[in-house]
Amino acid sequence: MSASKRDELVQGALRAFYAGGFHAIGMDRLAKETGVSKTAIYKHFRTKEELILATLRLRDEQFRNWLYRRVEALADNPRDQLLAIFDALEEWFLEDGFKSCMFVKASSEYLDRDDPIHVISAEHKRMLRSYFVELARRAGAQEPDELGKQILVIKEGAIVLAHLLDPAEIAADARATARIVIGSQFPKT
Amino acid sequence: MSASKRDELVQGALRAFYAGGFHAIGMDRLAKETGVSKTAIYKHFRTKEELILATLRLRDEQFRNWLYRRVEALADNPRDQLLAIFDALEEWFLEDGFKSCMFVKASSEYLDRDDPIHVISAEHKRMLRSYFVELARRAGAQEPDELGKQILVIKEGAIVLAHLLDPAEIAADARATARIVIGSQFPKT
DNA sequence: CCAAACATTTACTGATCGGTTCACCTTGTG
DNA sequence: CACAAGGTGAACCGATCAGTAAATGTTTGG
Repeated sequence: MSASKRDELVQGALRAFYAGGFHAIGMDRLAKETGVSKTAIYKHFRTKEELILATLRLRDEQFRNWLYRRVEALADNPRDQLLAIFDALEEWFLEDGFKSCMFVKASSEYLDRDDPIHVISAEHKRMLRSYFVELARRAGAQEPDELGKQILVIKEGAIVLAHLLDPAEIAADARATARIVIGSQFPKT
Repeated sequence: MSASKRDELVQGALRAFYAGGFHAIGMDRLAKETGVSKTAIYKHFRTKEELILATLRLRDEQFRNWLYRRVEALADNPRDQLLAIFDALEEWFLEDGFKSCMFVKASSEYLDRDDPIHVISAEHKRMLRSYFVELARRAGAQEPDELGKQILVIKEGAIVLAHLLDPAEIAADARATARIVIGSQFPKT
């Protein structure tokens, strides 16, 4: 299988798993939907779990890249960028086919804390947290560590709720929450 | 099947689904773990989905009852109770066998917005939101609707993250976030 | 032009899926 | 005692699960 064919497979698997769930999508259906034969799939991935891990790695890269770029495009200074996170999220929530966070779903199906799928999901969240903390630091927040962690909590709540309730309303709620905690880090002296 | 036997079944199914996931737990295993024969299960529930819905209804009642009582025990006025939500959550996070929110997991496996399982999960979140809004109103918040919705966002983020990262740390982050948004509703005149 | 190398389809494995059927066993009640 | 009611375990259904093997192209190199 060529490298590009492998990419197609992982990308197709990502789409299928995201839309349908990990247990719910079998390998036969995956082969049919991606156009890659089951034999070929097992040439590159020894187990379904390995394929899932590859899709999660791709998703991590995709999502963080998208978020970083989108935030940079929406605001030009760190403090506004902290708030712009939630404008970017709203765009995502309103996209066709939005179905919550891939990593929340993964850790919902693979519940054990030392399951590799769970571990990689936790790592994704830690990387986002580092990014938020760094933004808070560059913005000159009084306690960048605290602010970054608070932004992460708000962001995760927003994603989960956007999947269950009204996405636009939840995005507004999250943005309002973020605005308050960001404001609290910059006392009007 | 006696009514108590039925309760045992639903309670046992709740435990099994919570610990293992909905797709991952089959009906044979469920029969073995609950001590109720498959035949008897299908006497009371026509499909697995109906059993899942029954467990979710039980979980909704259990969880909200627990939260309401715990919050009342931890604080004696509405404003402190809003913050006490997060003390109660921390207790839950630190329990053995904590594995995130049953409804988040349910909606992670049954992704369609009009799937009955998804619908009942959304309803659970709406009821919690009503409770938070009512607490905010009784506390005399300037905008109880906004505050209640913000508390919900923080609470959902906390639960999801507590399952992935350090539960005690996440509880502290959520509590700090809540303290700020609550404080913003009571200007020091 | 032929053969080695690779990819694809098809068929298969044993296990498990949700759900049904059946023969049996234990109750409490008349 | 007889007889339902309510339960059991086990066998069974067709479908699907993750994963494998073999046969059949299709490409490539000498």
